[in-house]
Amino acid sequence: MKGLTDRQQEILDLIKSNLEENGLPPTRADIARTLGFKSPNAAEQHLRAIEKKGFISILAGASRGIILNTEEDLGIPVIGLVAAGGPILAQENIEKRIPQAQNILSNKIDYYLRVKGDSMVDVGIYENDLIGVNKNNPVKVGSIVIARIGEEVTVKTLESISSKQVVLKAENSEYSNIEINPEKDEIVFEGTCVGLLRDFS
Amino acid sequence: MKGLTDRQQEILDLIKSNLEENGLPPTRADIARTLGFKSPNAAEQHLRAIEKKGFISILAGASRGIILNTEEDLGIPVIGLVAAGGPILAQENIEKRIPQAQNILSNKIDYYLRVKGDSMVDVGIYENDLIGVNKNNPVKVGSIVIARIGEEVTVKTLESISSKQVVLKAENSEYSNIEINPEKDEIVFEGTCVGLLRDFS
DNA sequence: TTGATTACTGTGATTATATACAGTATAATA
DNA sequence: TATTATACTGTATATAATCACAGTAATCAA
Repeated sequence: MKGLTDRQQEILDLIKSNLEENGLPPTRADIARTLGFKSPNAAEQHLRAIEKKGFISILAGASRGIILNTEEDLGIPVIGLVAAGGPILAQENIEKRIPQAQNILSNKIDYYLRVKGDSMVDVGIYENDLIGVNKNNPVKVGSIVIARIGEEVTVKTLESISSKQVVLKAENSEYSNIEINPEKDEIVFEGTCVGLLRDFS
Repeated sequence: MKGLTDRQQEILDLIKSNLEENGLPPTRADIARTLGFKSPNAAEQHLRAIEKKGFISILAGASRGIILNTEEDLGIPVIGLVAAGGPILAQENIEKRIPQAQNILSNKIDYYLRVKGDSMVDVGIYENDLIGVNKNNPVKVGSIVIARIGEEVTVKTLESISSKQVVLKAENSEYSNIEINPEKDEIVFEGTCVGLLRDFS
């Protein structure tokens, strides 16, 4: 799928805004009028070009027959158990997907992770809660991080970090800290916890 | 806004499914074809009737000019502080609204209530969390209830209930139970807690 | 029993719309 | 250098689509 030119993008945007505001696609004449073309054929040819690049489909003979070829939003994946070895977001780990609810939580969430165990109860994170994970947030001391140590994925508070030692703190007095030497053992920060969802039964 | 007849509802449903599946509204001929009318005018007249009842708008002269008059989904209200005296869902209490994200939490949520104080930390409910409240769930012993005692709204676990005494338990050892005699003091159960949202900053 | 509403058929004029064909001009690509 | 893609104007036309007018028939309320 090649990229659109600026002008083509303008027309695609116009189609989208037309759909959003009026609930129906524009006609060639609509497009020409809005963008100041003196011929509706200018719009026609742009539409053909955009169709050729795969962004829309044109229904032959149908008025306003412009269909957006949007890849559907699958929703945010919910990760249950992480299979040993593979990446967290591997297909086999995805328990289900829940619809992108923008604004329901304020932060950008890349995926939800179902909490196993009670190592974080002292900060109110319980077994079976879903924590919202942001993959790109900077990992800072004091924040709750999702870390992969070897093949295991764990959620802990980052207590301290240096090139020689990383300390992860369990927020439960019955657990002790995890200390890792990153030069010896592999530790990867998969993201930080930015939100939480809980269902009461 | 009067109700639609069965036939009119069928046509409204057809318009909706057409919009969903094809991304554009149907023509009169489309409607006639789908429902087996031999005249497109049958569709035309149904559309006029539906417009008259307020469910759609028809753009004069425009092809496929059918616009759904859907009252927009305001979203689930988030209640911050509850003003003394009035009902919880009073306009002045609504902090904001967050979009209906069906399936994000499994239970039906009538509104979110922002948690004040730390009386429920032992079950992982913290200050500023949003608890999802269902108004109609049966109030049972052991469930977390939203109760109004006089003019104050509080979230507690229902410990026991009888005609002579209601006991509400704070899930924090620093707080003591609240005991109410419903024959003397007014207690109203506003709902039960069925979900929880938390933002990490 | 008159009128209004619902639920259609049937016809046709008018206009809205898609779309082909013929150009002009510029910039990038092979 | 020829070719292709972009970005239009301008004209024309077949057909897609709205929408008005004229009916038929059944149901229901005043």
